[in-house]
Amino acid sequence: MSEQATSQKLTELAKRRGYFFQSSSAYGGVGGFYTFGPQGAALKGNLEDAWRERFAVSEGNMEIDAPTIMPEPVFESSGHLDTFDDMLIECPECGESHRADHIVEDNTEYEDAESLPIPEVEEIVAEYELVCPSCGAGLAGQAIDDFNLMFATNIGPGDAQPGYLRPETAQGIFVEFPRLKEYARNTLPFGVTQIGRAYRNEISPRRSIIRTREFTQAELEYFIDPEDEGPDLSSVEDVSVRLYAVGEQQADDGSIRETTIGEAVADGTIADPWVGYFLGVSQEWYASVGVDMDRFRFRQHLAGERAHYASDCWDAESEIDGNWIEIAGFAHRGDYDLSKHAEGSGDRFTVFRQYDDPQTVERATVDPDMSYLGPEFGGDAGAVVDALEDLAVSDREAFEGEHVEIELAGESHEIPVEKTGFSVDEETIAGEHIIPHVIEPSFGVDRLLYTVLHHAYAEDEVAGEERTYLELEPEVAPTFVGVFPLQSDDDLEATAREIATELRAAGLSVTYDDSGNIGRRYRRQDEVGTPFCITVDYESLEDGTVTVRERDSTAQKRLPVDDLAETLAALRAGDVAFEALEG
RNA sequence: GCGCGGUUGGUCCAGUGGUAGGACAUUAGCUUCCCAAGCUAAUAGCCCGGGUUCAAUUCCCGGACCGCGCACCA
Repeated sequence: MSEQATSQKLTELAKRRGYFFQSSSAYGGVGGFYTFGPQGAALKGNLEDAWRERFAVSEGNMEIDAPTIMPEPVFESSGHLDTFDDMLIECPECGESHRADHIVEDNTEYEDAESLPIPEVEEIVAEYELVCPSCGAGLAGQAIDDFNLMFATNIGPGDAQPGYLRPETAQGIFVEFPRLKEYARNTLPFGVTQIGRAYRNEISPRRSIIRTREFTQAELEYFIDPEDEGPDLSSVEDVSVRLYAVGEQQADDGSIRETTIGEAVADGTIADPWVGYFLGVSQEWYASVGVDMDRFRFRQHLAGERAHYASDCWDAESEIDGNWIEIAGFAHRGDYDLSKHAEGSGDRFTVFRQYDDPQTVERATVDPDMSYLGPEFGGDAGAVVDALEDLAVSDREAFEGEHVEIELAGESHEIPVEKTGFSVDEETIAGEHIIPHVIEPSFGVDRLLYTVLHHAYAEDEVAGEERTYLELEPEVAPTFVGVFPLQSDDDLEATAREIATELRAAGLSVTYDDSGNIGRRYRRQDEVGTPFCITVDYESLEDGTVTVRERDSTAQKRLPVDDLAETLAALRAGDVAFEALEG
C-alpha cells in the first residue's frame, strides 16, 4: 500500500466514520475549515487531556483560557500587524504572485520596504522598472494587494475598536503576564499553558486538516530568569532522539543525527538546555499517544528561517505520505514578547529578582525647604530643586560648606546648605526588576490528530478477509470498548446492555452494538480504533464471564464480569497488558 | 492567488442532451454459539448560479469546494 493511498483511505475513513470532514458543505463548503465528528472530537479531547496532564499538571504549570479576539494594540506590539501583512504583486504576464516588498528590497537600496505604505511601494516599482522574478515581465503599474493573514473584526457597536482573531494562542498568555506572575508568587521559573483555537486567513489552505484557517494549539510559555542555567536534565538525558540539525540539512545527503538529549545539549547541538529538556519530554509524550518514532524527528530551524528574536529553534516533525510536516515548534524567544508588551502597554512586565546578598550603597539626597526656595526663586524653584538633586549625586563635596552654589540659566546662586536638606544615607538594594526570557513549546493539535490517525492506520488479513484497523493507543482511542450480544436473543441483549451501562458508569467510553453478525461488529470497531470488544454469550448467562477481544491481535480471553470495569481501566491506563491477563 | 485535473446516494465509482446505475455501508426481518457470510426488503444522489436548447446532471460561462504544482506558511 502506497503512502498516497493511505492518505486517501484515511480521508475517506475519517468522513465515513466521523473523525473529521469539511465544514458547511450543505452550503458548498468553505475552504480551510473542518468539523471534527463524534470520533474526532473524542480523540481530540483525549489528546488534549493527555497533553494537559503532561505539560500542565505533571510539570506543575498553570493553565489559562484567554479570549480568541484581542484588540489591535496587542498585535501592534506583538509585531503581527506588520509581519502578518503581506504586499503581493501579481505578474501580468505569467500570473505569479510575489512579495512586492521582497522584490523592492532585492533590487533597490530600500532595506525595509515592508514598512512603507503601499502607494509608495507601487511608485518605487514603477520608478525602478522592476520586473517579475519568474518571467522578467515589467511590473510597473500593477496594483499591490494588501493581504493580512489575520482575520479582522470590530469590537462593539458604532465607531467600534478594531480587533483581530488571534493568529496564535501565545499572546493571550503574554499580555496577562503582570497578573500571571502574581499567581506564580513572583518567582521564576514558572510555566503557563493554554489549549485553544487560533486563526490565520491562509492564502491557500491545503492537505486536509494539515493546513486550515482555524486550528487548535496547545502552548506552553515557560518563563525563566535570563541567567537561569537550565533545568535538571536527569529525567530526559537518556532519551534517544533523531535530530535533523542545521549541519545535516546543509549536507542534504539524507543523514540524520541519532543521539540523546544529554549528549546533544552537552555538545551544543541543542544550544539551550531548557529547549533540550522540552524536546525530551515531548518526544516521550508523542510516543505515548501513538506517534510512530520511526516517522518522527526534530528539525533545527535554519538561520534565515527563524524569527529574529529566537536564538535556537526546533520543530518536531512527523512523516506523512513521505513528507515531513511540522507538528510542534520549540523556540527560545528571549525577552522579545514581554519587552514589546511592556513598551506597548506601559505596564511592568518584569519579575523582581532578589540578590543573594543585599547590596548596601551610600546615596546622597536632598530634601529642600520649599518655604525658603519658593519665595526666593518664584517660578524657578522647581528648576533649582532639580539642580540640587543633580548636584547631590554628582558632587557631594559641594554641600560641605555653609552655602552651596548652583547655576541657573547662566547665573550663579548661593543657597544655604541647611535649606537643602542634604544628607547621605545608606540604602539597601535587595534585588532588581528583570524581564524574564521565554521558552515556548507550541503544539499543533489538529496535525497531531492527523499524524496519530495516519500512523495508526493498518491493514492485515484475518481468516482470509482483509481488515482495516486503527492501532490507536487505548489512552486516546475515542471509543474504548464495544459491548455485543453474541446474537439476537433477548437474554443476551439484556445482559449486554447491563454491562454497557455499568462500564459507562465506571467512566469508560462504551459503544453497544447488536446489528449484523459478530464479525461485522468487530470490524466496525476495528475501523474506528476501539481497542477492546466484549461479547456476551450463553455461557455468560450461566457463569458470569464474557469474551474480551483485543483489537490488534484479535486474541480473545474469558474474563469475569465482576472485575470487568477494573480490568478494563487497568488496560486503558497501561498498568497491565492484555497478554498478561489470566483467562 | 495562478496553472492543471476533479465534484453523481453515507462512502467509492460508472453513465447519459429526454432527471440515473453498481459496489460497499446503513436500517428492518429471517438466519447465525465469536471475526465484514447468506436471503428478503427499505432508505438515499447528479456542488451552486447564469447561458444555449422544446428539454441540461450531461454542452458553454462564472463561482464554490477538493487534489496536485507554483507562490505563501511571521
